[in-house]
Amino acid sequence: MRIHWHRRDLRLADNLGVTRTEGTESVVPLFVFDQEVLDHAGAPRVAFMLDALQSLRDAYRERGSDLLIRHGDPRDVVPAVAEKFDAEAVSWCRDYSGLARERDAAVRRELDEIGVAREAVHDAVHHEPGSITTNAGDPYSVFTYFSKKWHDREKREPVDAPSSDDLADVADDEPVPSLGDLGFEEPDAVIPSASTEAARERLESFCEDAIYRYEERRDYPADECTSRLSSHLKFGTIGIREVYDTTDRAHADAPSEGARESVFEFQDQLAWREFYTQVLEANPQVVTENFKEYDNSIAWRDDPEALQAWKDGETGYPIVDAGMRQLREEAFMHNRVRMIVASFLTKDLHIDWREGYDWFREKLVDHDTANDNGGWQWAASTGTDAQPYFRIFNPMTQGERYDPDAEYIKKYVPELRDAGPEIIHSWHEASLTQRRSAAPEYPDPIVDHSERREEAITMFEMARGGE
DNA sequence: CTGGCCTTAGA
DNA sequence: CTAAGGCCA
Repeated sequence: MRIHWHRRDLRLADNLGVTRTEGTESVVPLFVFDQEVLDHAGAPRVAFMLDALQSLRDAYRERGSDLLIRHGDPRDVVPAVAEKFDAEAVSWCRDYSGLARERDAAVRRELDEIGVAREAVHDAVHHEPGSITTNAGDPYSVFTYFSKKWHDREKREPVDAPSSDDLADVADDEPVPSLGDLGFEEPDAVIPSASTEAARERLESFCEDAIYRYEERRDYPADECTSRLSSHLKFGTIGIREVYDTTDRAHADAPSEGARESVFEFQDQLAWREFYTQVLEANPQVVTENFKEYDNSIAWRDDPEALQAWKDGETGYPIVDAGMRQLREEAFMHNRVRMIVASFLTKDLHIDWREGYDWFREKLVDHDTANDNGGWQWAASTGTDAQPYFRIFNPMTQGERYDPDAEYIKKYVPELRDAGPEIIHSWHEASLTQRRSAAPEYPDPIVDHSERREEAITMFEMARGGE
């Protein structure tokens, strides 16, 4: 009898923690609601997780078993469940973020004390942190070189879901709690389905078609040709081996060399995910500290009004506002737009990236410490492989380039629906009269980009030790 | 030790 | 044209 403690691996198929190739012990699956984790979570993300949990429980029940649901501190609950079932071992899939590592180490100590074997299984990434290093043996802090080695490495094949023979005949009457039970209000955003079936449908349909346009069109938010698998990868409702394997088959079936390259480009995004996982594992302090050290501290502004306008999507920069409103409405934002709004917060509003990271953590279903922190620090020029501080996104140019017909902007900013793309993409230099006649309800720009850009460069030159 | 390459661009 | 810095050969 082995307890498998589910955390961010809410699936049965392609789960290296649940399915073991050796041994015939039966598995008792467990999930623990940990208040410390819930304290750091937002309602959209918890709503998705609860749906994933219900699906996971259904899958176990279909196989004549059940998912045990408990509430409390895992360092008490996990050993208690192990003792109750007289388990020989407890397994879980490794989570590489700092908070999880501290928690898991504490659980490990408790289990050692009562003499229960435990195994932390490498499952969430293809290549575990520390396994891809520079030729000098150090963790990479530049993506390009990491990526080359990541692609060259052999990838493991997916494993099957366990059969009912592998699962313990248990039943549990503790229900999956509601959002309200956990102290959250119902989110305004519509939350997508979190089942493994839903993840597979997304993956399959993405790999039939959009993946072949991915390289060319992924930066155009109106196209919606990204995979939208991020939330499923965050909660492990689909396995990373299954994702890679399916893209590899799309690679084999690609109709042209360009289509093959496009599949490779998508796989490169999977490599980014593993790059940031190993950055966080090697540098757990980046959650709160700049990765890149400047001589002096960066003089971020304390500007609550500007921060609120950014959160509300009321900055008067159309592409920024569209992104921030998509975040509220869908608990999701297109990746290109994430970079634009992050650049705007840090380089135009001069607000600390941590404020933006906190807002994303609260609002995004797919929030992942490693990826979000990596992305924010990249945009803020404080991270690994960071955007140089003097290379600052121009929000108008970005909008014009990646949303030329303002299709994405109009979808999320109804005040601009009757305005033409020309005035939308030159909103910052249009006259007051032009703005009022084109879109009377849409705000004027809250800052002057070219002014703020110069000030941002000065702010970073000071931080670098300039006069 | 050092030159060259490469960055999810902008002015 | 600008221009920082990790990594490699």
